[in-house]
Amino acid sequence: MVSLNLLQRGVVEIFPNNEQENLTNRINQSDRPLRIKLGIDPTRPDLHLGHTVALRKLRQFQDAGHIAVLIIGDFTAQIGDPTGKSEARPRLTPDEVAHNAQTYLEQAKKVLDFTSDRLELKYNSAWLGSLNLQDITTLLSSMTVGQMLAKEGFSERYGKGTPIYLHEFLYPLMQGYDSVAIASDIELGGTDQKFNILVGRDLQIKEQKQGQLGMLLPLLVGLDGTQKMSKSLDNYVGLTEDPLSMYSKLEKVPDNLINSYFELLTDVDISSLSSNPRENQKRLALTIVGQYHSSKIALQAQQDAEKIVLSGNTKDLGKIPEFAIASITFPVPLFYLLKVSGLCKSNSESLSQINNGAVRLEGEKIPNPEFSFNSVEELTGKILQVGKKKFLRLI
RNA sequence: GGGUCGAUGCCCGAGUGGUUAAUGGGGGCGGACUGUAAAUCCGCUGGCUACGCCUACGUUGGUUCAAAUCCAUCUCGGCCCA
Repeated sequence: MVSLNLLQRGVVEIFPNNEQENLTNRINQSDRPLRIKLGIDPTRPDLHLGHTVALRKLRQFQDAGHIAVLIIGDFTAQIGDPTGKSEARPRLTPDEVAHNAQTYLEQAKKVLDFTSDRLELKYNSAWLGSLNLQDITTLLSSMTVGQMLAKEGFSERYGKGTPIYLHEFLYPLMQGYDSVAIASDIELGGTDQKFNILVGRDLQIKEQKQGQLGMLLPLLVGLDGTQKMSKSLDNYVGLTEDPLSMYSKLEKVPDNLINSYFELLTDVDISSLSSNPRENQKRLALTIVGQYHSSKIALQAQQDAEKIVLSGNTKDLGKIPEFAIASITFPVPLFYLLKVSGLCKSNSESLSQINNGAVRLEGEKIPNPEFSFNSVEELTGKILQVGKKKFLRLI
């Protein structure tokens, strides 16, 4: 059985937290498993470690005997959560949403327990899609413009003169209505979700039900060390990434993030950490890659990463991404090869990387922008590399 | 609905008829250094199988030898009034 201690690991805030209402009471006074809500909007197809903070917490509740209610926000995704956004989000089509939802679930399986009966999967279009104008008016009348504008993000945008569209006001209410629809006892979310979760609690109470507790988790800071992890900022580690790139990213997380990564992304006892940051980075990378692949694969990734970076030796690597050069017509200029292989985004980028001395074949620097290859034999089996992080085996 | 201001490259932001992919900052990428990090220094940062060509300053059209810069139209937005 999971202890209350573990359930509180990494948690920033639980509200309310007073004599009458708090987590301990809620758990102890209930004669049934609690319903723990987590909503995810399938706005992008991939999950990253940032998403796993809440998912892992949800899993801990599952392991403690409670019921995870995972809400796929297929309806809300089409509105776009304005939280933390400096501008309105582009709206997604139903097809995109359906596709994203599918891949989300695949990935959520890596964290949540999908095999027990302690998981309920819900799509919020099931109830939100059938609200009529009257229902919506009732929802809207539960909040004032002042309350809405007090929400961070809105006030900021309003002050800065960036447009706020009316439908964005609907978002917190819809998320709140989800809580009513599934009768949640506790809702999990990032610290930026406080407002939305409170709306849910209010709506539940208005419906004469007990209001949910909110459990706020930190927003995982991304690899840049400052902004929250997100795909659009490209400071993320994706759940489906290959072991080597996962390892390479994690072994160099900024020093100031090491502890929080351990706390939020692993079960490692924080007091067992070394005083040497470099050691901790490696342990972190090893642990997390191990969680999502296997400890054996993680070790292999570690060895490969060390070979590449320390010795520049790209020989005898384990699995690294490959690129088939069969379809290329020779002679082929180096810059063109870099582009079609995906190592560089454009020919122009290729050229500047070559000029910068970033391009290597089998560890040999090629600084000549006009360099070209005459035959397949020159390339087959070799490793082409741009910078320290991007490399491909040519086959 | 009326008035007024505005729309520039990933972001912010100069530029107000004439070498030019377009000052500067941020971010990103790369190199050196290092702990594979941070800090620092240096370089790159529209696209194209490319010593040339193409596309770019919200849209469309116009004036001009010449426009991101002038005029008109439209679209979108901020603010004020109703």
